[in-house]
Amino acid sequence: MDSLPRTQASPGGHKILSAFDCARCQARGSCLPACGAGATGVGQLVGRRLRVARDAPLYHCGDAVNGLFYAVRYGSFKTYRADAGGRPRLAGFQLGTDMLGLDAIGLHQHSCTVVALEDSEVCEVSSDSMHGKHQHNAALQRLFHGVLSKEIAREQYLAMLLRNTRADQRLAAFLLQLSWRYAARGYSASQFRLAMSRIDIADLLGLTPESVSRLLYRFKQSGLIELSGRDIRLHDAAGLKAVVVGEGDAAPAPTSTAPPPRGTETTPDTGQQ
Amino acid sequence: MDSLPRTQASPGGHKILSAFDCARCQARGSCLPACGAGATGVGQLVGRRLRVARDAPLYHCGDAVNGLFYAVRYGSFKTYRADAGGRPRLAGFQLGTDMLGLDAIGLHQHSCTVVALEDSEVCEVSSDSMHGKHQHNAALQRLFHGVLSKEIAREQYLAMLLRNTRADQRLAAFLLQLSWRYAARGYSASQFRLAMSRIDIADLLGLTPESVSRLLYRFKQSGLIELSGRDIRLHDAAGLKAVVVGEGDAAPAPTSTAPPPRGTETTPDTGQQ
DNA sequence: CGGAACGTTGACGTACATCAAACTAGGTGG
DNA sequence: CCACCTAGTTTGATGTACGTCAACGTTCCG
Repeated sequence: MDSLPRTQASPGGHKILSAFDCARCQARGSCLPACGAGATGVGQLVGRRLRVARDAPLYHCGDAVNGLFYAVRYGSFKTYRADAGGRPRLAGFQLGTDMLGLDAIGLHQHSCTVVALEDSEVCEVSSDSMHGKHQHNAALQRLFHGVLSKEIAREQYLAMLLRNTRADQRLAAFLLQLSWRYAARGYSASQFRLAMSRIDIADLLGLTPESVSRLLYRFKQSGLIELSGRDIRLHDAAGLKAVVVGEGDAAPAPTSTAPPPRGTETTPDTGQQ
Repeated sequence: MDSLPRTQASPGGHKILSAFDCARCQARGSCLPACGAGATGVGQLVGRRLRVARDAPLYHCGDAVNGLFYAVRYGSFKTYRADAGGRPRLAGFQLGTDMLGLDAIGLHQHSCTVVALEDSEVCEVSSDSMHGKHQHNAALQRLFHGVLSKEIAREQYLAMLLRNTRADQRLAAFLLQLSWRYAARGYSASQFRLAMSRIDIADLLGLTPESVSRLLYRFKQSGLIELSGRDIRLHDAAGLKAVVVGEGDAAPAPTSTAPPPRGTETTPDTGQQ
């Protein structure tokens, strides 16, 4: 890849914490061992915890995989991936309980670079053990397959979002999805602080920071959101959803008589952007 | 979803063929049981084969899943999925040995609609049996996890492709990928017949049929391809790759002195569009 | 043979990128 | 604590890739 922010200490330069039992983790309800850590024995899956400093990479594109993937314990990450021209582009954000490295399970080296957006911690999980010593745990297998499958659906959703949609639709969808994801983790759905820069958002959505800035301003003018810096408050989730669907405030003009709104429901919380 | 081509006989209206042993399938080398059907016991996985007529759906968005997914035995399919506005959009093409329904393994109902592009046949695989009676087959588990993981990587690649790229980059990447996929299946990499319409291509790439038509014409003028109707021949794969990377014939003008081409390699055959 | 999809070609408009410049905030060193 | 500096953010002016609309040609199938 071209010029990734290979800033801090290379892979392995994280603070390594002792082994850990998922049964005692506060995120156990919404993480991999969702169906009950004790019963499934997921607790034994987690090898180590790694602490990753802000802007430091968890792993790099090209690094060896070693049969591991990761669950975000707290903090947040961004994932870079080479685009058609070989230049690195943002491929997604990962919040607490999201998984990292699922796309590399069959491979020998990572195909993307993961960088912490803030001081964060991840749990190391052995994918080898999933078809190794844990292969007889049917509940765990089912759970794991579900996690992989959901990841596929997530990526499909993102690919969907990035196609024919206008810029305002993308941004509105992004904000709503963030809101859902925070809500699913027990935080406020209507008020949060963006962990990522406008540049990162623009990169993810296939836009320029200038466009993002202008669109946020327009949303603010329309009364859909309120924001100062990276603190954001969603005032009118329904209005944002209308933007996503394609109605909404297409023109900066006020509420014109819109054609009959379409009935179909918007996409479900298919997570991780 | 809105108005999918619910044309022919509803789900279940396919011709059902008898059970089948993968060991005797000619595609066994490149399908799920790639590591040797006998050894892994994949042969027992496949329940039935279904024959699906051209334009007929294999399953619909909303249909019950029943713990099954599918491997394309011959023919080809297209996958529709609801976009942000609830309207159906093309999400991908599947050729022989590709998998269908992997994204629904954890779910109770399908989130996309699959339609045959031509008379085709699929093999039914039980995902339940993967964490059921086959859970002790470590080689098979590993293989299955690899398939799921690769699917994630594929979707990530597609999402990547559809973002900041220009229309010509997308189309060139699409053609090259088709070429790779045909080659991987033992067909000619440089000459094939498109199973899908321009409309379908446009829909997949987030373009209009008009744009696709104009771009194909431009590629033809540049000597990159040769085409009549749906028959296409790739003359200059390197030239197409240059287009993908961002150099190539940006202007319809002939070979102008281009700035030094970038060194990085293009994306690997990460398959299924 | 007729009709309906599909495909091509042209003229035109617009959403968003690009370029450029000013403003703001966070971090660092004096 | 303030000066400074860089990275991030905002705002404006301008250009262009690609969508839209419209008309015509072509293929395919009943």
